[in-house]
Amino acid sequence: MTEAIHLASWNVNSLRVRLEQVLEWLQASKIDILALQETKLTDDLFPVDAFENIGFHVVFSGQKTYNGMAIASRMPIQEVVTDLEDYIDPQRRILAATIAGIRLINLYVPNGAAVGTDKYDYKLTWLSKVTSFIEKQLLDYPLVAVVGDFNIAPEDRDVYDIKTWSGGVLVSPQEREAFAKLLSIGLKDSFRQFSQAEDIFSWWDYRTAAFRGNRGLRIDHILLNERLSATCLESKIDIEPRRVERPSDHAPVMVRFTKD
DNA sequence: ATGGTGGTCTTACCA
Repeated sequence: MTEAIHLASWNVNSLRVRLEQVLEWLQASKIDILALQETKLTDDLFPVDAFENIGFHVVFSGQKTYNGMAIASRMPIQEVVTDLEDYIDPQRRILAATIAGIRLINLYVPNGAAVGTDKYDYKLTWLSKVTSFIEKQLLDYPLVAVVGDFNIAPEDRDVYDIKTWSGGVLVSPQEREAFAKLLSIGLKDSFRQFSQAEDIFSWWDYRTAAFRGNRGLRIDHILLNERLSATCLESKIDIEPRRVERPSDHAPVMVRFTKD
C-alpha cells in the first residue's frame, strides 16, 4: 500500500500577507504539494527560506502587485514551465512542474471583470490557449493534475444564489463551455467524484461580508486525468482558513490520492 | 443598493 499524497491549491491573495497562515496550514494539514495563486511577489522577494525551513522545495513565477504563481512540495520539483510556446503573456498565471511522476499544472485563470469586456475576451482567449497546452500535456504525461483558481463556477449548485449571478461573469455559458471543454479532453472535477454536502464554496467576496452568510461560489478546482482520478480517495474544501483574522478571500481545495 | 472590502511601489486598479 503506497502512502497517500495530499495535494492542495490555494489562492492566497498576497503571499506576503498570508505567509504565516500558509506555513501553518501546510504543516497542520499534512500537505505534500501546494499550488499557490496570487502571490503578488516578484521572484527576488519570494520567501524561499521560510518554505525550505519546514521541509519544502519551492518554485515560482512571480509578478509585482498582480497575479504570481508558486508550487511548494516535500518532493523534488522538475520540468518547470512558466510560459506557453505559442502565447506570449506577461501576466504570471501558469506554472507547470513534475513532482513524483505527477504533472501538475497550476492555473490562475483571469477573472474576466464582466461579460463583454476586454478582460472577459482575454479570459476566453487565455482559456483556449491553456486548454491546447493541457491537451498536449495529457499526451506526454501519464498522471496529470490541473489545479488552481479557475474563476468559473461550473454548475448552478456551485453558486449560493444563481438568480443573482445568472449570465454574469464566473457563471456565463461561454465560461462554463470552456470549463466543460477541459473535462472533455480527459479531466475530471475531483470534487464531484464524491458525494458532498450542499453549499460548499471556495470563494466569498470581501465586499459583501459574503462569508458570514456563506454567500460563496466554488471557483477553485482540482481536475485529475483518468489514471490519477482512479487513485483519488477524497476531495474537499477546507473553509477553516477563511475564518481566521485577515484571511484570503479563497479557501484551499485539496485531494488525497495514492499515486498507484 | 451597481454599493461594499482588501491588496498593492495607492490617491487608481484589480478582484
